[in-house]
Amino acid sequence: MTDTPPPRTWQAIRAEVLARIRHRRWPPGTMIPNEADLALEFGCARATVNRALRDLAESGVLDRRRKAGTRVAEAPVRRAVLSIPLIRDEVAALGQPYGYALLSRALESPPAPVHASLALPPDTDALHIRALHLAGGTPFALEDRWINPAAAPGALEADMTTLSANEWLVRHAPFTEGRLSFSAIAADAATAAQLGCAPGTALFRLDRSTLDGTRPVTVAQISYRPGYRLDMVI
Amino acid sequence: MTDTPPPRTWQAIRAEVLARIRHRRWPPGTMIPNEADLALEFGCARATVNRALRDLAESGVLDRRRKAGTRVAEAPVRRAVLSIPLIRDEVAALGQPYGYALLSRALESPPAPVHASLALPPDTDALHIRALHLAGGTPFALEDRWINPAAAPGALEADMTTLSANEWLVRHAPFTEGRLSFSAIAADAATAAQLGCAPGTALFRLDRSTLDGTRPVTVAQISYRPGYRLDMVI
DNA sequence: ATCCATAATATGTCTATACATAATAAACCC
DNA sequence: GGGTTTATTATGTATAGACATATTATGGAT
Repeated sequence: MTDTPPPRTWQAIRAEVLARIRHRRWPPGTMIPNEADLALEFGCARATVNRALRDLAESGVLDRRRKAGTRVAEAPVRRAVLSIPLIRDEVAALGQPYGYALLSRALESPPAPVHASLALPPDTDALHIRALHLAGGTPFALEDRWINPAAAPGALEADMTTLSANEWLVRHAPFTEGRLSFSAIAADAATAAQLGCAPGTALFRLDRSTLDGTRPVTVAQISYRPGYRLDMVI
Repeated sequence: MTDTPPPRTWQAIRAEVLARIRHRRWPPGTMIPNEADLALEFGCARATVNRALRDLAESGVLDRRRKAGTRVAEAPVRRAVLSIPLIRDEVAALGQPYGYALLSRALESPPAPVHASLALPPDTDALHIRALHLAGGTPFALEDRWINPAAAPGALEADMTTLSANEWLVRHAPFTEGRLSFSAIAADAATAAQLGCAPGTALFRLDRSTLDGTRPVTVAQISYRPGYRLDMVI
């Protein structure tokens, strides 16, 4: 019986707590012992228990409130983490050569919804960029982007014929927050022509907007080729 | 000059580091000072700096490697966190009454791909459930689910006419991991009929599979009504 | 009984110190 | 020089102790 002493790392404690939840020793809704007691039981410092429980709370397995204590989440609103890669990397991950083609680039008056979401002053133009991302020579995604020139200094002068606008922005325009919205749309005639599919084909669409503080920097609409899937791991 | 001393909380330090990155004092690719030096500069303990930098690394802003140090991520592979609520909660968030209708429920032989992804023994049946989620009386999402009975004890006996299979599983079947996959599909005739839309309509689809350890528990295909959007915040 | 101040309590965080671990740089040998 | 061993270094983590903070429970006054 060479019983190796149980490792008292925070990961080990997290695993142990998770096991007790899974095995229904602590069913959903249960209050679990407080940190001090658990530290005593596991023979470690309270900070170590805290680290483990905090991690589980972040992933939605536990609910924690000061003074109230820690309980196993009733309906585990699981949180999935999505890494949003550059399309270049996404294509590379498929093992295909990446290509980029600038379709159009103009400083022009945006449609009302775009004007509003960029919070532009009245009668102000924005930089409109349309581009095609290619995987192994075939269309992968169509990007339709509007950039607020005031929020992205240098964008008007930047050469975007070889580098995608997204990559340029990532490197040159600071941004703090953003919103993503996924949906399914039917391909309109123009999009279908660019992506080489029939009009009406169901396409996966990503609408993305990014802010620098409170100032909108850019909004983009990305239509992926038919069959595209976005994968996440819980 | 009642200058309030700068708070030396880890959040404050995270904010300060983030500001330096945004203001290009530490541009992408830069190595930033090590924890000990930053702790000295900010006048706090190294553990506090560690907490702040770890948090930024988790959100993809920093790259950290032992001995190598900490650098500002070149291409900020931003990580977005998606909370996956129960459909019931999703509908409730829209301010509409939730409804649930079980369409069919049978122990039957699954198609080959489902059989494979549930890792069933040869010639084994699985529990097949089809159900409609309603928002304010109109169809919201169509769920097509297969459950591995061996991995979800009690599922065969459970009454799923009032409670959705997903909710039953969440409460009764332990699971540890899962995969999510989002895509856009054209509605087939059966789905269109249930959702009350025209065949061929572009629909947002979620494919979900959950495991208990390494054992597959269930796979589900959820087709949302036309116009559905999934929002995330970076 | 109701309302309000106060005490009690569990989590949240900071500090200082120590050791572990991974990865690089330097020293070394052949 | 090429390859291997040995420091060195920055992050990763554990610990004990302390105080902060948010909430709940309690007790008292009205």
